[in-house]
Amino acid sequence: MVINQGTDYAFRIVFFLAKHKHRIVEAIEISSREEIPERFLFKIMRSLVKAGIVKSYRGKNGGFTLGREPKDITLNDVLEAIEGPVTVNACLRDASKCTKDASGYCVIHRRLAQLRWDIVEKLKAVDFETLVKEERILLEGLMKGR
Amino acid sequence: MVINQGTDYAFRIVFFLAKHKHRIVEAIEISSREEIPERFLFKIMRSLVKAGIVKSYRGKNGGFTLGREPKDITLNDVLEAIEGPVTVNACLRDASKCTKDASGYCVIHRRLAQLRWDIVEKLKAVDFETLVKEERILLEGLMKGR
DNA sequence: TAAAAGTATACTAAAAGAGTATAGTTTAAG
DNA sequence: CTTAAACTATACTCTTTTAGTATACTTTTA
Repeated sequence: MVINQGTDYAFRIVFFLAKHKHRIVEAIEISSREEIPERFLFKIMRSLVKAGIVKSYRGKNGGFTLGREPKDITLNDVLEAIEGPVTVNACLRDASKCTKDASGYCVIHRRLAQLRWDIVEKLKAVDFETLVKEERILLEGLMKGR
Repeated sequence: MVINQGTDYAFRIVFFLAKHKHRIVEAIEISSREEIPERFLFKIMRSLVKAGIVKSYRGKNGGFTLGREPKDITLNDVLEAIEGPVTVNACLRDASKCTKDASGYCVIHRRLAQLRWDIVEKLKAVDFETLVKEERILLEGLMKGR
């Protein structure tokens, strides 16, 4: 599994905030609209806040907004904030587990390193402004279709 | 993590057998050369045999060979034999976990489905004949380099 | 017919994943 | 100036997966 549940939720959270970028949204709203357990959402939020992806407002009338423009947040940013860099196998994450050689003699290692790079590039290529626009177009298409 | 330890070992096992495709190789040889716990290797072997990637010979002088030509075995074949199809997130594996919609309204879902497809294509593009040749070229390069 | 191979099933310890609980701190409003 | 509505911090727990092990076979060849 490339992405864990926390990251999957985080994608939806950031997407939701991107669609409501002009107001402060409180946890309970995101949690109920996106069907994420509230306590778990707070846990995810702390990672997103720490990474600067989300900004939090405490106290009454508090809540969350994005920490920067949707176009400057990618799927990879969110994934890294929650679970650290994508890993393909143990050997690529931790060179000490690579009995063969992290050093470049192992052709399988090379292919997996390449795959990791490809995955990260794909994730970096998707930003949340694009996703919001994409959804808008998709929904308009569905409206006309009826 | 895209690939678990068993799959990682399986790549090395198949690669080893591809490099020794003209003889029957016994478990203990693979296990010691590739530093894979012997009992664990047998477990992996059963999946590879069941998938037709490896052929086994029982009894004295028994061992393993590839079940078909190295060029007809890809990284994706081996991965699927060990841990089933690549999954990107829970929602893509099990539609019932997709609260939004497996049906195509969710732009994030679409991107992750696309990513999954890309990963599988990359893994299908690498066969073991190519890897064996690649290693040969790499090692020749290193010899000259000295 | 015995020893050297692989086979089958089931078990287990450790780690990761997913979520929960408890006890805070901050802030706006009255 | 206090109360209630927000978020924060740390730690805990339950479940599933991962990685590997144990025990008791079956097959084959010398």
